[in-house]
Amino acid sequence: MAEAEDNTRERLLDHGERLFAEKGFSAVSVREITAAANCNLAAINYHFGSKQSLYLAVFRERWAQRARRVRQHFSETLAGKPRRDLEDVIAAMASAFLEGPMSEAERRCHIQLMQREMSDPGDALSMVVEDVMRPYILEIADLIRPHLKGPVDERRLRLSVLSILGVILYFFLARPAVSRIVEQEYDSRFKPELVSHITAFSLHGIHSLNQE
Amino acid sequence: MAEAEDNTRERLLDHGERLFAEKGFSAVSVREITAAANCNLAAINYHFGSKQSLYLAVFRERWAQRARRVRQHFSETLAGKPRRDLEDVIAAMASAFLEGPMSEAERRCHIQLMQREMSDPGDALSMVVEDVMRPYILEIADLIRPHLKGPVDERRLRLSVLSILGVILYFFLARPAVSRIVEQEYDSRFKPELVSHITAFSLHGIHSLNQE
DNA sequence: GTCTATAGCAGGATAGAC
DNA sequence: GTCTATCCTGCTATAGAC
Repeated sequence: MAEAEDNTRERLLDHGERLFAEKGFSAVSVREITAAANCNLAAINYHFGSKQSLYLAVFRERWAQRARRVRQHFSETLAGKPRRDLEDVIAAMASAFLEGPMSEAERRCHIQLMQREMSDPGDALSMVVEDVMRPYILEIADLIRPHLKGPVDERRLRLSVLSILGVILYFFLARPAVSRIVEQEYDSRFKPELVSHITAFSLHGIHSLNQE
Repeated sequence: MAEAEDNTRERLLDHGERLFAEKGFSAVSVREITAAANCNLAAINYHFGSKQSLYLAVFRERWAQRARRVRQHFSETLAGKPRRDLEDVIAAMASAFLEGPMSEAERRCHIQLMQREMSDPGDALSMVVEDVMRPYILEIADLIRPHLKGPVDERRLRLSVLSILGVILYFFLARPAVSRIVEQEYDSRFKPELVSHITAFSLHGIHSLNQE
C-alpha cells in the first residue's frame, strides 16, 4: 500500500472531479465522493473544509493544469515548424485540442466541468477566463498578426481568432453530435482529417481579413 | 384574473424552465418552482406526475418551440433573397441566431438548458438532436450543395456546415467571453458587424471545398 | 488522520379534505 | 384543481472516540 499515505486528498480531487463533471455539483453527494475515493465520509470536510471548497480545488488543481497541457502541446507542435506560418499556427491549435494530451475520459470531464461552470458562473469561471482563456487568445493573435497584409484591424483579428477557436471547440465539445451527423467516430483516421479540414476552412476564413 | 384559469400548468413550465436553466435539475426544488409559479406544492405532481416529467415537458413544449422560431427566422430571411447564394445562406444562419427572435433572457435560458442536457444526456437530448439539429444541418447542406463546383464530397460538405455552425454557435454561446476579449457589448451596432464577420469568414472557409 | 454516529435540515412525493 | 399536513428519504456538517 505505497499509495495510502497522504493521497486521500488526491483521490478526493480525482473522484470529485469525475463525479462533479458527470452529475453536476448539486447532484453529487459527499457520501458518493468519499465512497468512490474509498475514504471516510468526513474526509472532505477535513481536507478541504467543505464540499464547495473541494469543487474550487478541482478547478485550480485539475482543470487549469490540464489546460496548461493543451497549451504546451500547441507550443511544442509549433516549435517543430520554424516558419510558423498561418497554416502551422491553425493546425497546431486544432491538433492541440483534437489530437492533444487529453484522453477521451479527460475530455469529457474537462468540458463538462467547464460547461457547468459557464452555466452558473462562480469563482472557478473567473479564474479560468483570466488565467487561461484570455492569455491564449492574445497569444494566438500575436502569432497571426505578422502574416497579415497591410494594416491590421485589431478587432477583426480578434474576431477571427475567436472564429477559429469556435470551429475547433465546436468539434471538440460537440463530438457526439458531430459523430452522428457525419456518421463517423473520432478515431485515429478521422482526427487528422478533421484537423486538416479545420485548418483549410479557417485558413481560407482568415484570409477574409486581407480582402477588403 | 383572466389568467388564473387553467394556466397553472403553463406557469409551471415557464418558471420550471427558468429555474432549471439557472440552477440545473438537481439544484432546483419542487418547492422553489411551485413558489415561483405561485401555486401549490403538489401542483407539479398533479399536472406532470413528477419533477422529472416536468423537466421533459419543458424541452418538448418550450425549448423545441423556440428552436423552431429560430429556424423560421432563417427561412424568412432567406425567402427575401431569391438568389439564395452562399452568402445569403450563411448570413441568414448567423442572423437567425445573433439577431433572431430570442431575447437575451431567452438566449441564456435556451443555451443553459442545452448545455446542461449535453453534459449528461438523457431523453431530452435525444429528442433535440433528432428532431431539431439533424434536420437543420441537412437542410443547410442541401442549400449549399448547388453552389459548389465539381463533384461534392458529402462528408466534407457536412464538416463545412458544422464548421459554419460552430463559428455561429460559439459567438452565440460564449457571448460573455467574446465580449470580454473584443471589449465590445452585443449591441445593435455590434451584432450586424458580427454577422458580417462570420459571413465573410465562413464564406471564404467554405470555398476551401472548391480548391483541391 | 481516520473513523462512527448523529444532529439538523431539506428534499420529493402523497393522502385526503375541500 | 387546489390545498394542508405529513411521510420518508437523503443530504451536509460535526462531535468525539481512536
